[in-house]
Amino acid sequence: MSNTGRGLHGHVLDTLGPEITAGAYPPGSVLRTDELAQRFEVSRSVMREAVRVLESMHLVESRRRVGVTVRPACDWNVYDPQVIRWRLAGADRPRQLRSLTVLRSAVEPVAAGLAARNATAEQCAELTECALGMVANSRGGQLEGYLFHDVAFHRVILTASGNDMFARLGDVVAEVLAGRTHHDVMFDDPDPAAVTLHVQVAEAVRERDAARAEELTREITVGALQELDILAP
Amino acid sequence: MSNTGRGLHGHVLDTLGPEITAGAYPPGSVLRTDELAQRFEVSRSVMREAVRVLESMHLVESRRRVGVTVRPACDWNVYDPQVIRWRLAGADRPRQLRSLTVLRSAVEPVAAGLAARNATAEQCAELTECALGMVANSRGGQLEGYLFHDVAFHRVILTASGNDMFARLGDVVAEVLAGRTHHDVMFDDPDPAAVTLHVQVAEAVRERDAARAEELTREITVGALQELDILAP
DNA sequence: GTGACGAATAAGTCTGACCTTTGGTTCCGG
DNA sequence: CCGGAACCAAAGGTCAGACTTATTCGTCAC
Repeated sequence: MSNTGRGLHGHVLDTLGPEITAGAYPPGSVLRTDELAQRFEVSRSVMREAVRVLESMHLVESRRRVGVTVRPACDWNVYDPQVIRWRLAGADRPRQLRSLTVLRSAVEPVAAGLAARNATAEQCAELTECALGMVANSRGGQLEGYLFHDVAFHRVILTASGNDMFARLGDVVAEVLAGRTHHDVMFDDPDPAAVTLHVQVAEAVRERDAARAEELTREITVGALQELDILAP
Repeated sequence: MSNTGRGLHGHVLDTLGPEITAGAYPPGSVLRTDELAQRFEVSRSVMREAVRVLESMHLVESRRRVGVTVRPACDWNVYDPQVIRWRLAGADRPRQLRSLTVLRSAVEPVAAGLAARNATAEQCAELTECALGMVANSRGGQLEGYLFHDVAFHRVILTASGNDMFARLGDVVAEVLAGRTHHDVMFDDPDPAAVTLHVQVAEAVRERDAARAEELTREITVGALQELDILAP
């Protein structure tokens, strides 16, 4: 499951990253490279590489004569997929999930509108196929099948928008949807209204109706937010 | 100006990062760590740290017996502020600026709506102050002063939204606004309509009028998009 | 043709040495 | 008692070299 798993420094990150994002070390805490190297039983070279990566994520700052200081959460590169994964694995998972869903509610409607203008015929077909897949898996507790098509659907929308920045949020949406299905209490079958909305979005995009695609997608994300409100305070 | 400038590995990144994001090496190209170390006249350790950072940005992938292979642009972590800066410095700057402005047009209105609900009294005051600063610098070619207050204004909005993900886009907006002022042809004085809109947004937030704040901000971002359309095809 | 074996290769890892910066401490003089 | 200059030690930064390991590619036998 660990994505970083490549090499020893990846193993270090898999442990240290989640610890930091979970707030195990208050901002300003200092970690010594040597001590970390001992703790993880790796050489300083490997430890240094790990620190460099954490530094590039703005999770820590390395200064001479001081050590590796943990930065406050407001400095973190929270759009780094790795950081997102670490934070979602941590304690304040609900809060994080909410932040991400709000982001979705801002981005996806606009992306859908753009997709209605820019989607290729092939992308329209994919979209329809995904929507149909969602319908087919919407009853009888086929959660995994539903999730698969749901993720694919939103990925296509974001990619078809033709915007680099939107397209790259596909992974984020995937994490959010997967989290909702796997961790949170999800009703045995998805909301039928949501399924219908997805089908209608696919229609709207196919018919190049940008305004309708945008509005329908807004309804989907509003629904997702309400679902969170029901589950979490 | 180089943000990475810390240490030798930072210097390597300052050169190699822009090269890769500029597309100097086609996707799939292989770079050898040893050769790179020779080219930059650094030790392998330093070069390895630089590669690890590039790897964490998904710009390259390091595999045994193969080398460091450059990944296609669709894999890059385009939300990494460093990557954004590198791309904005490159040749397809206009295209990148447009992507970012579209992102702004999706996020900022929603953020403004949330800010109207969540902003503290202090944040409301800051907002008004920024808007007034923009007014004061809106005539007579005081572009730098205007830019300063403009950036501050949008930062406060994004922060006041209370959403982690939105707040972190402050840097992105800053880069976009700075780019518009410094590189692109900007009229000697900013659009008076835009200035007025900012003042009105500050008002709406102060009065807790979320819908109005959102709509007004939408007008601001639409204006920013149109401005891009005029300058670039 | 196809599968297995072996050699070449480039990254991965470790070690130990030395350099550089910098925060703290001490000591002197005002 | 306070302030600044000189000093020292701690921690990261850099380097060179040796060794390990995984992976690809070529070869050879079947």
